[in-house]
Amino acid sequence: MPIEQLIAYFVKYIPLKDIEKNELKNRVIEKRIKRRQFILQENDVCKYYTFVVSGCFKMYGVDDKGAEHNIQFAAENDWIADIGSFHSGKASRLYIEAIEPSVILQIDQTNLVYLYHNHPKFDRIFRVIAENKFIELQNRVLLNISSTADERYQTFLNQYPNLANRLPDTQIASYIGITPEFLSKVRRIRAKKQLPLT
Amino acid sequence: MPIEQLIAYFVKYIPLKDIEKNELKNRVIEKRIKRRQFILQENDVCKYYTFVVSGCFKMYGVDDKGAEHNIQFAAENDWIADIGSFHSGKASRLYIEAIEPSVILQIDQTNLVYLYHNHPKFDRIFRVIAENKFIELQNRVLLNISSTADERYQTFLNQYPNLANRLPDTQIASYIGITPEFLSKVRRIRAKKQLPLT
DNA sequence: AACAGCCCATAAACAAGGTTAAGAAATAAG
DNA sequence: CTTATTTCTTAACCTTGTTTATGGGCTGTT
Repeated sequence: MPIEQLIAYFVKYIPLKDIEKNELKNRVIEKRIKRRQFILQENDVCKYYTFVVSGCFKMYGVDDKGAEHNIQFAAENDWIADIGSFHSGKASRLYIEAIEPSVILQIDQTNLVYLYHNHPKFDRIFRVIAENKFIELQNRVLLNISSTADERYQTFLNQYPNLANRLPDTQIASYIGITPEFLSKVRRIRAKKQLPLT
Repeated sequence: MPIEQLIAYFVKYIPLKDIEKNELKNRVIEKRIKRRQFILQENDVCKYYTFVVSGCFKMYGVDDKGAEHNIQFAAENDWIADIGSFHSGKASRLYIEAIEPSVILQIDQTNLVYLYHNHPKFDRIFRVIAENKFIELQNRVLLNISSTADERYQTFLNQYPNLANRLPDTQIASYIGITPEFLSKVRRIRAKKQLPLT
């Protein structure tokens, strides 16, 4: 059951009482999403916090030339949302698209605020989640400003081996901020160095 | 009074009761920091959340070649900490150094946890702070992976005009992930384009 | 079986950004 | 006020990454 998975996820942070579990159950909706289906498109408001039960999503922005730039992936037991749009109610500049057929749980503003006000434990849980995500992003920024494409690629492979297997290299290239062509070059150069031709 | 400034800051998020204000007062310590003084050094544990009352700090990592890479600046009414180290109790890989003579307020683990447990409102406030910082970082990541040094520099000037005036360009270069020499070139090229020689 | 649509690889020309070194201009410190 | 120390700039040369174009392989449809 998807909802059990979400509860198990929360309980890793803090134990929940039955009433809190029930409140959660009643305020979350389940959806099945096909590959390539969008759960957020540019100029729409991001109305949900989305918890990925199974499958995989990417969130990205599109530049003036039409190129996509992956800000985040989210697979099982991860959250995805344009939090800025979600809280401000303003139009998003981002897309969230399924890379695989997926099952998700979503909660909207009203219901999340209800949980915050009636069960402060959720303030705590989402504070910890936000802090952890912040730390992750901060490490990524440091990596972006201090290292080469090759280092960023290797770090991605080590840090998210699970994602690296499922994603085409072109998606990873977008995530680490280079073109797919250059990633191909990076891989070739590294292969040559370590296996200098038999 | 520094503490009044911190309270005013919190109240912008959510009103505080007198008891919450007093609890805060009793659990925060005030310090004066000289220019170039460190409040965190590599291999130390980050013991405090630091609120900047006046002055300015930078947080940065140092690479194998000894080059500094600025992850964050923090001026008046901003927070700075290596949250990862703060929560895990593990050694930090980062430095936090005063760029200007500063006045700060600090709260340690024990006291912050006390506030969280006895006054859940602080969970909420710090959740919102963490979410806002997350949004900011996410925009920065998108900028880093999708735009040129020139665009990143212009964005910095527009987004933080206050900081841009106080900081030497060399610090800004480090923040946007380029060398000071290249920033100088970027500025020159832009100047020529807009004033193509009198 | 055949077709379209990615995905991956390659290469050459080009642009963006880094390195080194050296001097000028601006700030901080004595 | 004067000396140190940063900071900013320039320029030549090198490395990293992009663009454009081409071709081959894999997957999913009909």
